[in-house]
Amino acid sequence: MTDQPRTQVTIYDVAKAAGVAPSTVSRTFARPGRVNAETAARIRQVAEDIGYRANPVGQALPTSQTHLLGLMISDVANPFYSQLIRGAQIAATQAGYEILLADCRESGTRERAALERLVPVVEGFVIGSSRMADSALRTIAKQRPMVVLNRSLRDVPSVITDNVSGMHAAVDLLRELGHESVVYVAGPEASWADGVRFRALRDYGTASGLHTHKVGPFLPTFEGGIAAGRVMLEKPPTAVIAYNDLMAIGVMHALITSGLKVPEQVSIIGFDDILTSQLVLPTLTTVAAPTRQMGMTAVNNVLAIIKGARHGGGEALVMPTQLKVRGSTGQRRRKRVSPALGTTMVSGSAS
Amino acid sequence: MTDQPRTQVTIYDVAKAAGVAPSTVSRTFARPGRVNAETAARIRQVAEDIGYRANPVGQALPTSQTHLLGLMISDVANPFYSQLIRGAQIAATQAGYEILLADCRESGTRERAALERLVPVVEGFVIGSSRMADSALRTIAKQRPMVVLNRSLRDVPSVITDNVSGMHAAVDLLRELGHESVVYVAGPEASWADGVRFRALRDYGTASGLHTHKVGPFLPTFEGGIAAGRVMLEKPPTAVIAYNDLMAIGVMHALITSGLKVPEQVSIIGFDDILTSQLVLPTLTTVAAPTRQMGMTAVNNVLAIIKGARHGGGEALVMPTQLKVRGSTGQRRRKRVSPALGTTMVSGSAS
DNA sequence: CGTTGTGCGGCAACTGGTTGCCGCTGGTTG
DNA sequence: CAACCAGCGGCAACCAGTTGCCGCACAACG
Repeated sequence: MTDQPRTQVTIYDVAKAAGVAPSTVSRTFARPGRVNAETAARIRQVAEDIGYRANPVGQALPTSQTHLLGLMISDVANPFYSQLIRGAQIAATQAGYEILLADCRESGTRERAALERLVPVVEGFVIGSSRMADSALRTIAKQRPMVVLNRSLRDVPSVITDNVSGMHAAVDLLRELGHESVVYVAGPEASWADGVRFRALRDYGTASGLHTHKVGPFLPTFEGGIAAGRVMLEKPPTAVIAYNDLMAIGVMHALITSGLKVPEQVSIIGFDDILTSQLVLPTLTTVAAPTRQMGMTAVNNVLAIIKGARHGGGEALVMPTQLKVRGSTGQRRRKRVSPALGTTMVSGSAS
Repeated sequence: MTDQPRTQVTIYDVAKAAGVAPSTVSRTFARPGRVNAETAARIRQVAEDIGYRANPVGQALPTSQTHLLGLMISDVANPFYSQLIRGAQIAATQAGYEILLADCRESGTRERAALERLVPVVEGFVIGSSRMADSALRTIAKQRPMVVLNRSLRDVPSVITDNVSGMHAAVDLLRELGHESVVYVAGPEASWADGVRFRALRDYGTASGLHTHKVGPFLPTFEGGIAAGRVMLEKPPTAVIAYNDLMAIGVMHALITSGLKVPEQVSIIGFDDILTSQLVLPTLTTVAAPTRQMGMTAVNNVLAIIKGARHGGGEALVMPTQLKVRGSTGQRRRKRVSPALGTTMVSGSAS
């Protein structure tokens, strides 16, 4: 019911009302302890009474602390990023920062433009994924603190998942289930993670007696998976590991609609553990990454660097992965259908 | 290889280098035409040479144009918002604005806190979904231009989907397929859309000879759908319409794992057309909302209001819906399996 | 009693732009 | 030839804070 204070309440208004200088008001909020406790209390009271709220823009100009962080994502629609965004969001809010989301829609050009635009506004960057070349990315990193996810970039701190262990667990599972060969469905060649995953599979597979074969590259999407699945139909494999869940689901889709049974005839494993993996039938076995944790960790690290921490010379922070065994993997060549929820596709034999 | 300009290049540097006053430099960029074409060209050249980049914070202080827009979402992990975020992002970027993403994680308290924090920073808000009471939301709307999605709020412009037509199309489809009754799986009671959808179903269903029945409310999630599906198992319906896709998929999951066949025995329809709906098998028939379009429209409307457009007195902008017929709906009681991709579950008869 | 130290508030400059107003210049008009 | 006007550049105030430095007042110390 009070009439709207059409013009903003500033520290000058507070100063006048409290009978002190503006600088004292400023220090009351920005330099706790610098102002006499009694004076400070009085100023706070007056500030509250007349409805003072600090203007972040005014603060940002002299201090260049905008309390804004840029988060670069190559595709918001990709469910992989959901938890990452949320994690970043949570960590940022806790520290009094806000997230400026940029989606480059898989375009390096757009990404570069967005980063350039954001540089003067944000205090730091979290690069969820990047379509830019290392050198270009490093140029930005020179201008603002930056943490990169799932990519290894010299002199730039990064947070990555333990793809190797994850792949080992996947190989172990397939071996336990009696599989002797596996097809790897490759994602984008430019992807750093794709290379790591494939090499881990090939090396450990060979050592474990699992024959590996690679198809691709394909787009890291559902459609890419469908395409890969079609390619495989000529000579259906008994086990498939895909670059990510979306592709794994695409492969599964293609194989099932062609009459193959998952997991009875083909076992499928993905990477990431996106939400959708639990929604499809059969549910997808996958190497889960702690994406929310990663988002939080990345933000906390940028913030630490902003606050002046010497970052550990570009060493990557490795986050553990976890194999989630679900319905899309099964014993090779056996009639018995066993594992978890959702494997049963209820074929005619049931009735 | 140039040494890093440790300190920012300002209009004062440009002015000095070009031999003009800072105000002239400022006008060169901010008031095209106000400065003599030749002078302007020279200044631009000098600016480029010494690497001048306008500092948005400096611009924001006197003009209070931060070029930032707040986007409030109740859950980033919900795929429904993916396209909305992207649409908002695209429209914002085109207009030279950036999106500040806030995820309140389904909490009205967090939402309020986030909005309060953002008010002084952003020029306007797009409320993707809100857990706040109308009055609280209106308080914020008084302070900044705001557009609300999928909610009707007096005196606040909104963008909503044409739920009624969508529901009519769904009912028509079920009637064509020979269905005589349908169960509606309700979402949160607080949801404005839920009420609209159910009433549209009941009214038009009755008129079309489709018997309707309601279960719920349930959580608007996959888990909520599973719960609803379990409830239905006692007396399985022949057709189900769920509040949203996530729930529809949950219902489908529950029914299929209990041995029911979709769409042979039960037809299922969702709302929203999230990405996942195309990934599950059978693929989900759903009432699609143009979520990306809505995101763009909402942003463009806020921008229009910011630019001084009289907004049309709180009239809602209604976006068309479209029924996407996929694999989860089928003829009632017939053996033949017909429609789109993914309906074929390939029972034994095929071989 | 004089000196030194400390706590604390104020002055004024600074952050990087924007803009109202003034005045100079050169051309047009009566 | 005087008067007027349009074009255009500069001065200085302003946006909302922060902060280095100064000086005052009072206490402690030699």
